Amino acid sequence: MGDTQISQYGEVNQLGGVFVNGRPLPNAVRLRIVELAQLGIRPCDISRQLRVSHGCVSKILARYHETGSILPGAIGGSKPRVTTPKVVGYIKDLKSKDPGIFAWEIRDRLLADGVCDKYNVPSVSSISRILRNKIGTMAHLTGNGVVHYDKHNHHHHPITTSGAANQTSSSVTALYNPLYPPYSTYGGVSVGVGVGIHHQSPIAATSIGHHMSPRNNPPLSPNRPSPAISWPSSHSVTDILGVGLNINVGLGFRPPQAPPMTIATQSTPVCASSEPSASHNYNYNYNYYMYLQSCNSAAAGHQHGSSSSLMNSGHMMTNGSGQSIVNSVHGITA
DNA sequence: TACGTTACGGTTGAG
DNA sequence: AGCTCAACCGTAACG
Repeated sequence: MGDTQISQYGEVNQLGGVFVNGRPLPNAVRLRIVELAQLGIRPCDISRQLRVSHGCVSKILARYHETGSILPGAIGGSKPRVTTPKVVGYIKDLKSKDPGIFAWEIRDRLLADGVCDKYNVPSVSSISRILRNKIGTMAHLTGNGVVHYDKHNHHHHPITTSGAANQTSSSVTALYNPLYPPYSTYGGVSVGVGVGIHHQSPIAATSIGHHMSPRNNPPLSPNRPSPAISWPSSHSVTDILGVGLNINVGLGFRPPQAPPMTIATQSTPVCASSEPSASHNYNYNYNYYMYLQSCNSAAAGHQHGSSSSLMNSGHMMTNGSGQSIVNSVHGITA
């Protein structure tokens, strides 16, 4: 890690920013990166101002331009199994009807019969293994070898933040670096949905990606050229947002007494209402501040200052009952 | 100087 | 309960 310093609260990068190795930046910081980019600020200036490595800024902006989401991908877990009970049952059925059938023929049948698609069809070796190990142990199957299978269980992360949401807050807190609140409540914003649809089949991923594409969720004004195409300004962040920039406000973070602020209301991001009086406060490590704030927001559990269109629009998903998954998450944690 | 890319050491969570 | 492993993370460094 080179020059980074390891501390109880995380590590410090070359720019002086605090980060926790292996963990995503808080959503508030991610949001701010996109916000600043939309203001025409160059990635290099965003990197310096927010003290986030330019590689990270580049990655977050690229992802945002691609998907329309600022959210990190879902971490951990395993791929959904392709050899679902339904598939195994179908294989058994084929094998029972034609004991001499080859594994590759079974594979073709799975595709031809629509049991699987090209993205989730088991490999020939998997089918062979099923024939070897599983067939004969499927006594619970119905006559046609097909058991009830909830396709939604394919998603091993039905909700991106299931890990945090399903654990007690105490256990999460115990496992988490103090700077990183439970993931689902970074910056006080529920991020139960978003890019973090985990390990989806390519079809599902494509579908989700399309849903979240910038076309569905235009990140930029039609009149504003995409910053991905041209960075219109060489001004520094300070030039544009003003000296003594109050990053606490502009980032969607707000002081406890401040009114909610969304991107739509941030046409004048410079706000001195809560600007620290001491000069050294201006140099206060911004990321560290945000981490602490995120932590506080998580504890409070009801701060929505960062809830902007960047966070929510185009990403809202509902479960089968039409209820917001975000609300569902809150329901779990409430 | 700006920035896209990638090796690296790390975390996570379903199986 | 603990392990595995493949996903993800951000940083640092390279070009």
